[in-house]
Amino acid sequence: MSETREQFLDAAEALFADKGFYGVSIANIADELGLTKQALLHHFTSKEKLYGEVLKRISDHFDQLVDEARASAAEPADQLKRFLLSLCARPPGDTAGTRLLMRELLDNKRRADTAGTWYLKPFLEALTDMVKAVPGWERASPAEALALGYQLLGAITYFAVSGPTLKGIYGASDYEALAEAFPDQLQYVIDAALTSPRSR
Amino acid sequence: MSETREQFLDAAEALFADKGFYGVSIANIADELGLTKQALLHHFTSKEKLYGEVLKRISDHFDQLVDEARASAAEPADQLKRFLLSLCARPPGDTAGTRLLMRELLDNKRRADTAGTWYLKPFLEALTDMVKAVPGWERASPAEALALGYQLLGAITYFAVSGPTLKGIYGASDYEALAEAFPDQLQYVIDAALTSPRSR
DNA sequence: CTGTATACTTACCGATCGGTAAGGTGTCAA
DNA sequence: TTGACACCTTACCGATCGGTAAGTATACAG
Repeated sequence: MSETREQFLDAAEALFADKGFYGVSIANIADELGLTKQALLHHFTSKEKLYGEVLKRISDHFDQLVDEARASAAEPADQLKRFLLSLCARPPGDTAGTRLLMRELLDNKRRADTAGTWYLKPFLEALTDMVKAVPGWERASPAEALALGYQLLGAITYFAVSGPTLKGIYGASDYEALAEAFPDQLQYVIDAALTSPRSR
Repeated sequence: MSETREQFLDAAEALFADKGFYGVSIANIADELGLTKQALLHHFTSKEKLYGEVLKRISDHFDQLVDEARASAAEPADQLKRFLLSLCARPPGDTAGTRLLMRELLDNKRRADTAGTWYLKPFLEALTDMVKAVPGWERASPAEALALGYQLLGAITYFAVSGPTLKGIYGASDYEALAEAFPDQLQYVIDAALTSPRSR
């Protein structure tokens, strides 16, 4: 894999996450490396294909996080917990992938017709399996298991995406306190959701 | 308030929610009413101002939902629950506001410098107050209360935003089952999070 | 009949968009 | 020495962007 190619992908991921597909021009991305947009097109033939490769890289990374969580614990509940916490305990500033996936979630009604690939599908299936493996959840319907997984995933993703806004509203120091309280509070909610007796 | 003005706001809300600020041109919006973009500029002087008015209308609607939930129940826990459920029990297709706010969350690092207004602030403060009013949560720190509120809010918002993608991945009928299971599952998580003994 | 304001129109502007065409430069194999 | 390929450039294209300028049509007050 070419060095320049990789740098293009890095720059594109950061810029697409910040401003969205329409908000960034291929010239903007090329400027980041001090090159012209035609250098970019030489490596990726079109803006749409570059975007696709960025998405692929992110979804691969998510799959890898799932694998790591699965290998790190024996108990299904622990696996799920570790995975979810690994999502929000990422090094600060590493929210680009999460933010970009959120944008994709909002935009892909447009892209679905053309691209036709659902990058999140294997990831969501793994999430559902993890929930259904938790004691007390074996007999939940796929819809119920996915609903719970999606709610926990949403809680994390929504917060990860809100960084700049929350910092703007509450100030940097209050946000710091919130970011610190968040994982503990999340762990508490996960435990409560997984261990409370199901009402059905 | 002019009739045409209102129609412009409706069309703009729907289109901005679908494609984002950069993804929609003022000509697109005007086309929706069979008018030219200069008719739009006559009412709103600039694209940025139109966008601001759309945001304002949505945040007003959210504030109204909070008020309704507060008036509809005596118990703080019930108020919170009713409010959160009213968010996800909206008539289908009414997710435009939610989706647009999600986009704003992603974009307003850019807009914050210019606009300077935090439409979500009063709404988040109301949310925090509701959590802190729940028995057992009075002594939680603001950060802890907000963290919980934000997690529940995120669970709902994330799902509301994912409609098209989930429909694409699982098909319309499976998605229907998921959308039906979601509120019950959410209620279960809310109850679990609010009533379980806090661990501190 | 005569302003004056509202609600729109057509015409046009410079800037920027994604993408094509063609050419230059370096490296490396035959 | 000669191709062939990878990598990158300048030059250019038609389309579209947000916004300005200058009207036109209607209604209504004096």
